[in-house]
Amino acid sequence: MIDLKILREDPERVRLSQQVRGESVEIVDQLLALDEARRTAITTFEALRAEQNLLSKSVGAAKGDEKTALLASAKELSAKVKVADSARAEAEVAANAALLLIHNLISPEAPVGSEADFVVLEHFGTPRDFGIKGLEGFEAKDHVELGKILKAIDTERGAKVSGSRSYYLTGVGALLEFALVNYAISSATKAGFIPVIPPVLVNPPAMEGTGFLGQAAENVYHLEEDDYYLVGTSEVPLAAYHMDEVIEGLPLRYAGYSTCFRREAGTYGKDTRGIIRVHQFDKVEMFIFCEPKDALAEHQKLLQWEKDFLNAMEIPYRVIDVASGDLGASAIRKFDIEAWIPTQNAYREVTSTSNCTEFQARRLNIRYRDGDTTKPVATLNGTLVAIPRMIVAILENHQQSDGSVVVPAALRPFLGVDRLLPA
RNA sequence: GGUGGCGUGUCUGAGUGGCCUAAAGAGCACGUCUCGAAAGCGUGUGUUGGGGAGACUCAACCGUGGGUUCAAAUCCCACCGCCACCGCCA
Repeated sequence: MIDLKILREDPERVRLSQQVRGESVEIVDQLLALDEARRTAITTFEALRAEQNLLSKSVGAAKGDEKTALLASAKELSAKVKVADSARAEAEVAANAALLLIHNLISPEAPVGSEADFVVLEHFGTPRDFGIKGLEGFEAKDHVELGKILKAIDTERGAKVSGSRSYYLTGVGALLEFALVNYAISSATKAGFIPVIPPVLVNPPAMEGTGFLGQAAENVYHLEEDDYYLVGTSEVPLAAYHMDEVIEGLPLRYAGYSTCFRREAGTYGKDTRGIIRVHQFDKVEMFIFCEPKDALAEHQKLLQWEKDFLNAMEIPYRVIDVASGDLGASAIRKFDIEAWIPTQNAYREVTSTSNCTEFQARRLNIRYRDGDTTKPVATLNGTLVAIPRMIVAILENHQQSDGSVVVPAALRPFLGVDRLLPA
């Protein structure tokens, strides 16, 4: 949630942010009115309550007729307090509900527009020249085909057992996951991250606090019988880790390894082949709690760690600055890294890093000590490696004409081989 | 899954309807003493929200949510969590 003080003092800034995001602008003025009503209701209630507290005390001290008289007026006052209290509660619920609808105040540096209006910040590496007439002299196979040749990916049996968008990683496919995870965790640990294996089954407060129920609710698996959610990213349990705490020792950097579950509602027909878009995958996610003044710098660091990973995998990629309409509720700015996928002749998102400033921390009530007060921390997240898409990128970019795949040097110590051979 | 016990501030822990403005101790901070420190002594010591330029003031918070009452940490109900034992189990 945003800072109510900013809303009161500079509502125009909030309206503008909502507008470039393509979100409701009217809600801003509704919230202003609801906030005013809320404060009035609080004042009314508290005045009555203070009166009641005094009166109650005198009832305790009084005796006889005096007590009877006091009791009568106390009873009357009690009824008034009850009414004022429920009016206050209603006003607070309404104001809070409206407050939760407003998205984080966008960075003025984020490009304005919808999904297609991203800005390319930089390119790294050069895509190989596949095709008979190209430098490589052979047509690139896609990861599904390579996965079959290597006996690394089995989407057919995945579909048999778990439906569409499911898969088995087998043999070198499974080993590749372990190697990627081990490489990711070991480099994150060297960079000062605390490795974490979080729960992937979380309760409603954790889910709501992270802002996933409003924005992306349709993509979240909900276990109705137990009222638990399956997380779509370990960002959720990592953010909620310090829920309702005043934390010390900032910045705190965590690298969470977990399975991620996504319903992928509304993506019919998109990426139906292969393992680019799946319901379940494993991911190493970086998550940072820091003082708000350090958030910008931490965001750049996250981006750098993500680039380091892609560089180590020797995969061509570009960095994009995601446009205002495609940011998600919590982020003020977001950078995606898109890896080159030869058979799609396109760059595809493999990692993403967001600066959420204090937005999530306010909802989750995570603070730090600043002098003699407490203030909400800033939170940031970034993908270190999302396994299936990284496997796709590695297989397709490092394939050879015989269907074998050269293993990037950084991964060799973790995989034990230089090359994946047809099985 | 069953039975029993427990949930109070940074911690330990008292408090079974009004004297709770939550005792006491520990911790922490500051002061005093000291060459310096410890011990001792003194003072202070939560969070959130409303009002106020501010000193300040008012309200809420004793696991969570309801209820009873003029008045609830205290009584009632539900839920959650923790501990112990039994059963089952990777």
